[in-house]
Amino acid sequence: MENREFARILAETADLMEIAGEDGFRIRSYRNGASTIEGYTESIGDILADPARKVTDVPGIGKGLAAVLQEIALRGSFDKRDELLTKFPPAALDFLKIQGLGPKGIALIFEHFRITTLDELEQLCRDQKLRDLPRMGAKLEEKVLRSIAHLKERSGRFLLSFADNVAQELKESLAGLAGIEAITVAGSLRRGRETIGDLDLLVTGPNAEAALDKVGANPRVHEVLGRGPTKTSVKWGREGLQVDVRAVDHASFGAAMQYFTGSKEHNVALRQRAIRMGFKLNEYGLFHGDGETRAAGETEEGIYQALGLDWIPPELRENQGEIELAEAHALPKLVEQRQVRGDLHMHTTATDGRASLEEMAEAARALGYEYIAITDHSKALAMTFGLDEKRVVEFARTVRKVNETGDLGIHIFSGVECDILQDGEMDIAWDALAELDLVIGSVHGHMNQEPAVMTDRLLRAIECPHLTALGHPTGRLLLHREAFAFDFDKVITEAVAQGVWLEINSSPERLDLSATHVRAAKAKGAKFIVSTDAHHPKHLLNMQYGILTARRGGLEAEDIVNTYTRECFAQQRRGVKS
DNA sequence: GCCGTTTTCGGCCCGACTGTTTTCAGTCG
Repeated sequence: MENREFARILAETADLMEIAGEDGFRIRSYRNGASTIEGYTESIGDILADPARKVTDVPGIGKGLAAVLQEIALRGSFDKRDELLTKFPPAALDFLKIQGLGPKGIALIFEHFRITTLDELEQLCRDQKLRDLPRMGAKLEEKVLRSIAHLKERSGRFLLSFADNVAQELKESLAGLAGIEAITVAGSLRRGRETIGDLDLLVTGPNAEAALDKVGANPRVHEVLGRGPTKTSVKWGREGLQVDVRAVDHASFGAAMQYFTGSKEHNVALRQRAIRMGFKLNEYGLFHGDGETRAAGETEEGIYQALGLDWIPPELRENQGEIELAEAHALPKLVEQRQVRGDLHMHTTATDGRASLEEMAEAARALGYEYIAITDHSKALAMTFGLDEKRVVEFARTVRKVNETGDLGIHIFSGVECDILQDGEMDIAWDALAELDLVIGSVHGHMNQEPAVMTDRLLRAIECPHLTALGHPTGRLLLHREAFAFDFDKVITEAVAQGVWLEINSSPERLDLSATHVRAAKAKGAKFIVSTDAHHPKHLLNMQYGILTARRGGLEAEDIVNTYTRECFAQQRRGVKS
């Protein structure tokens, strides 16, 4: 069993324990155990199976959780969880995702109404029954209804990282199969969309059809939706991501890639162009007017070339002007991940990160970076033990010393992710911020302000001369929380004028700014940092998602300051006199 | 339930807001 499955079961149990009103500290231990296991590099299953090893050596795992893990490994669940699941319906876990309802409220609802589904909860709100319960009123009913609507609306989409992981897992499972030449990702995952509806895989090789059977037989497959000679569709895992796998002829591979990568809008435009030029374009190839002779099809490049176009990177295929640019040989030279020289947003155990400065530096060095910035939270985020002025100044001093010794083999910029307070004031006094190399200003609370208030708040933050960049500027959480509303144009214009950079936060839950915002901001002359907001060394790998987003936004290396050399980067920072 | 010790018990990050109340519990981050 995979670590994330152990983690999921523990976290889910913690949720149920909350509804059951159990001891908060015990619940925290379950959560803590879950998050440690999820981020643990070694397989918990292997440790459990090895009599020479003790799972209690894993921090946060004591005797109690060790027994629980052993039982999960044995039978996929454990007594306490089973007992809780008889008390509450499985939908109880969904209820926790509703904004405005917490464990206490949910317990109260279960106590008074025999409901088991979101639909029934929705009906209760419509019937204005919730207000019969203590401390619940009309506003809560409205809020719950809105939240349920949002939950339903987003259902069926998945985080980019989730789909990416499924794709990797499938590719690995097929890797050993004889007669398979290539397994390639197409669809919105290849285009790097921020959320994914379903996963498209193409398989080539003389034995490609055998891959379809192999996928259907994968133990993670929940349901086989269909199986024909060239295609199989399955629902993957309990999450139910639809995966379509197609066996494709060598001669059609490029055409299939083009066709199944999309987008729909891009493909429609491309097919119209083909018709105008006397061709017919489909998933099997680009054909001359007779419909028989193939003009192209083996490679994507061949198809675009035959249509008089430069090859268009998948990230740009949205029919937003890319075809015209390709015709004029004027496509942007999109940034590539190998051009990234440093990661500028990460946390350590000083606040809510899970690794030390040294461990983060080592992980970054292993990725080949020249520099990083450590940007722990500020004191407004008390729950993370955020830095106050004194600790900020100490930290800056420590970093200067570390850099002098050069022991870490990578340059560290001292930074902070400083909260932008309710009124736009920075959470850390300016003289302390001045000690640092880099200040990322982020909004973490009071996100429901009126748009005009939020706009003023961000403008005020930009006035702080020590602010280097705006972190996750819109505050959205994909599939979970909308971006907060503000006058984007006004804020970006001011940021550009003041030399404040904009973050593309690579965390797959954020991808903030979005590609659309990136495009708009670039048009105004903005500069960007693409950073991971890593709370664990493995999160540094999320850079790929930020880079995809940057590419979708049409960015070139020059637009992104953390592709610059260390010296160049240091000089470009706001407030540095040249 | 974990952890560390002052070593087998007591502490475990907490402040602010919201909508409900009529002084505050529940939710959120």
